[in-house]
Amino acid sequence: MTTTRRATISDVAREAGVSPSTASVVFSGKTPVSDVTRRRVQAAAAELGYTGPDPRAASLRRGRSGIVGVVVGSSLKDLFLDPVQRLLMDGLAEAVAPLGAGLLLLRRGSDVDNAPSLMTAPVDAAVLLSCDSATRDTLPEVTARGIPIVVVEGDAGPGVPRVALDNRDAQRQAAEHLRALGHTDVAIVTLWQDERATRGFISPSAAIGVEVTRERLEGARDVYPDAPALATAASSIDEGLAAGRVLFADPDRRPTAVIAQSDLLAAGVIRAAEEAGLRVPADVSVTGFDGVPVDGLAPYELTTLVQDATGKGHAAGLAVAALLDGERAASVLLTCRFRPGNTTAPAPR
Amino acid sequence: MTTTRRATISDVAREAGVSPSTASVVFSGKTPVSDVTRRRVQAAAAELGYTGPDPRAASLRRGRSGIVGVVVGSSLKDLFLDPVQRLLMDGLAEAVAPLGAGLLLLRRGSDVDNAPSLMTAPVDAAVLLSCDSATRDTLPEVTARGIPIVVVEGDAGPGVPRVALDNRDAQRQAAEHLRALGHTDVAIVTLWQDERATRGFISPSAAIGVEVTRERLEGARDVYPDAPALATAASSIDEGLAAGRVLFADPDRRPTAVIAQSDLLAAGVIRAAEEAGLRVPADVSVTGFDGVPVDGLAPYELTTLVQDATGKGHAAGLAVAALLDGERAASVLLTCRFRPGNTTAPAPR
DNA sequence: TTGTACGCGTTATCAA
DNA sequence: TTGATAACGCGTACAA
Repeated sequence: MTTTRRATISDVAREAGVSPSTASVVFSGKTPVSDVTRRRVQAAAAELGYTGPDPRAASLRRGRSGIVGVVVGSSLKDLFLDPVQRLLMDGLAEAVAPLGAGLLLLRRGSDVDNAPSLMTAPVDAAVLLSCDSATRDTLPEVTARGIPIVVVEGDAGPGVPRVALDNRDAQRQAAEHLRALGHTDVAIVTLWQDERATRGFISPSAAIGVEVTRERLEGARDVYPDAPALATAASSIDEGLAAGRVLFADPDRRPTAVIAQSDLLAAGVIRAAEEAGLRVPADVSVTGFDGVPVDGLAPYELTTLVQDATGKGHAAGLAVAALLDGERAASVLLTCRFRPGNTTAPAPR
Repeated sequence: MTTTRRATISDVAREAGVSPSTASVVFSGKTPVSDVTRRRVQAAAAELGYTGPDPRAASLRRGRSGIVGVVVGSSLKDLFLDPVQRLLMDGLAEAVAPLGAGLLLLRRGSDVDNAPSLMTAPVDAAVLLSCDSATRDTLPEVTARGIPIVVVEGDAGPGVPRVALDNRDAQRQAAEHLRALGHTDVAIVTLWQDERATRGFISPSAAIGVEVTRERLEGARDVYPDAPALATAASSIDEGLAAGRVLFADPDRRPTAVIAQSDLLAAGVIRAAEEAGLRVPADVSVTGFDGVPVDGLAPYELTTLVQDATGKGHAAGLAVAALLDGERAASVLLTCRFRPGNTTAPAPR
């Protein structure tokens, strides 16, 4: 038996007795086609087992693949551990779906050679969920190809539209809330501070490279300039628990309030407090950041800053869509909303 | 100013005074090229701002795009809520990276029209993480295109290689463990039972369409044929908590042991037990399934069945690789390992 | 409403 | 080691 080449649209056209362009139009629907012609083409397609245009050829011809690259910094399991990232991806997926686009997961700086990248994958656009200096350096090459880029919660250099939060202002609100409650001994539990995710206390003079972490820290320090800040390695309950244990270890030097830079961290801190025999919020107040449902946190309702993570992803998707339309997408700054819960109370005397 | 067409490899070749095929080879490295030629080509490329072959054209020519579609059933935020799924994706990503392939997220049955699908996206292969009957029906069209498919934890019909667990045997081990501890009043908390994720008690005669759920339930019923089974809507702590509240509501009819079909559900059940004033494992024993770290579950260590979720993803990736090589990938059945923890104890008398 | 003609940018094959 | 040739399969001006 001969090596059966799969039918192409030309084969279908020939079989149907029409021209290739007519057959093409039957599938794309870009131009009106008479009913009888359409049916003939469809019959021919069925006959030959042709099920539609080859996406690879179509994308070459159109100059569009219908794929948006999402550059993530960490392994997938860590990435999606954070509910904020999950919601973000959800919003992003939804926003690009109408473009006929799907999300292609790309890890930056993969050690595997031959691994796909923004330069080798057929992407129409890219969203950076994480941007280190090495990535930033490769960006000009990518944009030179006409691949528009949007960065979420990070800085990819001038000319790259950003979607971000008013982290500093928002975090300051939480701090002011605590000050109004009379707290003076406040500690801060931060997200990762650098690319190696070094744990430990941050020296007051340190320059922090991770945008989110730096901005939220600044917001807290606007109110509590001397508050100690303990950096964690990731946004998770267990990291918060570990940090909390450190903070509550010495009964004589316990803070009366903890500003956590994420809800997950806050949940861990709360657990550490319980472990240390402290009541929340009677003995220690805790604030979070994100306003996401934390699986298993009930009955606590965190005092936190609510961000619209889904909306953030959506905004990134819209920016991508605009750029693909040739418009100049502007950066977007989203606002967080302070939401008091039952994890903060007046400072104990 | 003229509409600057971007340089192609032919432009580079002309500029360098070589043939297009030679220039191509310089970039692909598939054939030895003399140093002087290579340098000339590279210089020309730099001159023209050419940064490598267009992935779209390359994929048409090669017949490969370097993209593996991952068909997920739910919204991304729900999907990645489950640590098992996260690890799975991680293993899958790792296994396909050496192929030069990335993962394209595709939602099945998306309501958005124009949304990308296995038929419209330039994928070389596909992994189904979820397979309902509608999806199954479209599969022949996809495979007819020469797109190999692998399904994880589900049945996609004959001829589709599967990667799955020995769910029934594994769950039976947990049940036998409880029987050995003297438990007779056992309840089962199951994963989602159908496509609408209907919560509630499952009638003993019901046919369950979701493979994992059915198999694990069968394993438990092998030992406890009459145990009541309460279906949840998803694998999460909060779903387990809700189910646990139902089970522990009536003090007179409390089970002394609960078989949860996932660790997250088990964690929720434990929390419900604590809420009801029950001690785990003194008053009630709880088993999980998966053997994943549950953020914030400490100090409990679940008695559970450990599955290698990363390995499952890896196996799926290897199967994809084999199929792309033209081999016939066999189905893979992975084995779970029983791991006793501190959440089970002899039945109270 | 349909057909003609061409090119999208690359790479495999083979011969030189 | 290099070059000529020929697809890969399609969509879209434009003309009829």
